[in-house]
Amino acid sequence: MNAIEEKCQKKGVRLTDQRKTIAKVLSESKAVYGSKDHPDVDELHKRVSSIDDKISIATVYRTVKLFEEAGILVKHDFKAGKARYEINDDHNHLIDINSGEIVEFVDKDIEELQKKIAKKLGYNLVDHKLELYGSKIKK
Amino acid sequence: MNAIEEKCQKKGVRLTDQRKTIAKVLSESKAVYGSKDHPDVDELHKRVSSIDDKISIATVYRTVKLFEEAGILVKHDFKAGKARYEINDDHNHLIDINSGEIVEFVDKDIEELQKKIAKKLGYNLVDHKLELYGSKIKK
DNA sequence: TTATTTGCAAACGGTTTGCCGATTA
DNA sequence: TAATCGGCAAACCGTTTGCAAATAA
Repeated sequence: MNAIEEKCQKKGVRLTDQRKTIAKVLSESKAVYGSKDHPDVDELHKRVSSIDDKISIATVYRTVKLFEEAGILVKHDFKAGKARYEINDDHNHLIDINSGEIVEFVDKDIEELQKKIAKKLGYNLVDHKLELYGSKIKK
Repeated sequence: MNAIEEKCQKKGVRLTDQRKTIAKVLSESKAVYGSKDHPDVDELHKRVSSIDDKISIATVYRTVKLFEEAGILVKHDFKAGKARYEINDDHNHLIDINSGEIVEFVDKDIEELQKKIAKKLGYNLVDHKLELYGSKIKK
C-alpha cells in the first residue's frame, strides 16, 4: 500500500480499483519521470490506461479533484488552460521560459520572509505560491 | 491621451474607438475600485458597455490579449477558470482566503532573494509570480 | 484605398455532470 | 444491502475564430 492509499484510508476515501491504479501512477510519477514531472490529466490518463485501459478520463478528473480536496495532490496552473498535478509536498518552482522545464526548490529564507510580510499586512499565512521564470545561464 | 493609449501608439497598435474605451476603463479601474481591482473579462465588458454598449465581448477578449502581448496588462489566474487583468506594474498579491479580497505589496528583500535563488539554480530571473494566501488576524 | 478590426455566432478545449449499471464497505 | 462510484456522452463555460461588413491610417 503506497502513501496515497494510506492517506485515503485515513480520510475515509473509498479505495476502488481505479483509484488504486491512479494512486500507483502518481506515486511512481516522480521516480520514473524525475522532479520535472507535473502531469496534466490527459497525461495521467495515458499512463493509467497502460495499466487498465477501461478507466475513463472522467474518472481521472474526478479522482484528481478528490485527491486534491483530501490534500494529497496540489494543482498547478503554470500556464492556464491545462491544470497539472503533483503529490503535495511543499516546494516552489522555477520554470525555464525556453524549454518549459520545471525545477523544484525550497528556501527557508523566503518562507520566513513570506510569513513576515503577511503578518505585516495583517494576515496569517495559510498558503503561498511562488513561481520563478528564468532562462538558463550559459557557461 | 492616457498612458495606455500612449503605449499603443509607441508600439504601433492601431487605436480604434473600442480600444480607446477599453483603455479608459482600465486606466480608471484602480482609481475607481481601489487596489483590489483585478477585473475579469466579463467585468471589463460590463464596465465598457456602460460607455459604449455596442462593444462585443469578443473585442474585449481580443483587446485584452493584445494589451497583454504589448506588455501593457498582466494576466492573473489566481484561481483558474477566469483570467483577471490589471495594468502591468510589478508587485505581488496577498489573497484573503475568506473574502477573496486582494492586497498588493512589494518587497525588496524578497525580490533580491528570488534573483539569488534563480542564479544558484543556474538561471537568470526573467519573471516571477508570488501569491500569498492568508486569513485576517483578528484584533 | 487597403490592411486591420469588429460583431456575430459558431467552434473549441478543458472540465463537469446526469444517468444508471457496477462496485465497495 | 446501502451508499458510493465509474463509464458514457452530453452539457458547461471561458475563450477563440471564420466570415463579411465597417473602419483606421
